[in-house]
Amino acid sequence: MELFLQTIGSINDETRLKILHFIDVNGEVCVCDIESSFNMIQSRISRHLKILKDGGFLRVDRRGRWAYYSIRQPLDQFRQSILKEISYLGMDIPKLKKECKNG
Amino acid sequence: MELFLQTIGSINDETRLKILHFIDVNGEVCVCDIESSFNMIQSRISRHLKILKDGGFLRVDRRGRWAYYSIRQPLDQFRQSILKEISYLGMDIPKLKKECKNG
DNA sequence: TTAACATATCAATATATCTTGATATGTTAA
DNA sequence: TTAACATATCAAGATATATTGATATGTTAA
Repeated sequence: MELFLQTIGSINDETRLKILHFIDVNGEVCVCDIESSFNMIQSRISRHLKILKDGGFLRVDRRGRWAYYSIRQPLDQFRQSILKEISYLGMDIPKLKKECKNG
Repeated sequence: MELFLQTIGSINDETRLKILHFIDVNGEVCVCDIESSFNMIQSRISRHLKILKDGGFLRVDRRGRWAYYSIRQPLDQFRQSILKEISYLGMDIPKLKKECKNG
């Protein structure tokens, strides 16, 4: 039950729903891409990404000084059904901006 | 998105998960049955039932002085997949007690 | 090694949610 | 109509979660 509540809790927030859908749509992105696309401070983004990762939705791949987040593969049926439901919401998400200083 | 968050929020609580699964297992029950089975005060049960109903999982049928709660039928695919996932958790739920004063 | 950058975590405050006891509403039986 | 019961809602305090700015950690390039 602990893990279930962690999974549910991770998508019980508007900001995280948008970030999750953003990654679902755009594929692998680094933290600073999300930061500039969403125009939110880094610590806020980083915290939400950690919660989504702990909720089982995201995986992280560190390459050099960047951390790249993407939808975890393979994804179990339950989380897949959640992603599908989220995609039906037609949420407004920002366009992907690639503005990392050394990107 | 509002409705999605309401749905998710309604299952983001251990007490509600147990009540929902309890109703899923036992079928239609009245509030006082849940009250005595869970040994929780009435206002707490009533509040959680309202949240689960507003989350789209339960329906209520008032007959006389009793309110009977059951799983909403028909239930959409997404909520069905949630109920299924909850059933996999193997949660400990109390035995159904029927102790309403005039039951 | 040092400077610059990307990311994570901490501590404080703000905000939302849960629990409880009290009270209100509505139904039934006498 | 009154008493007893079932249920819903309110207000207050307790608990959990979100946001922010500051700081820490780790990588790369010079």
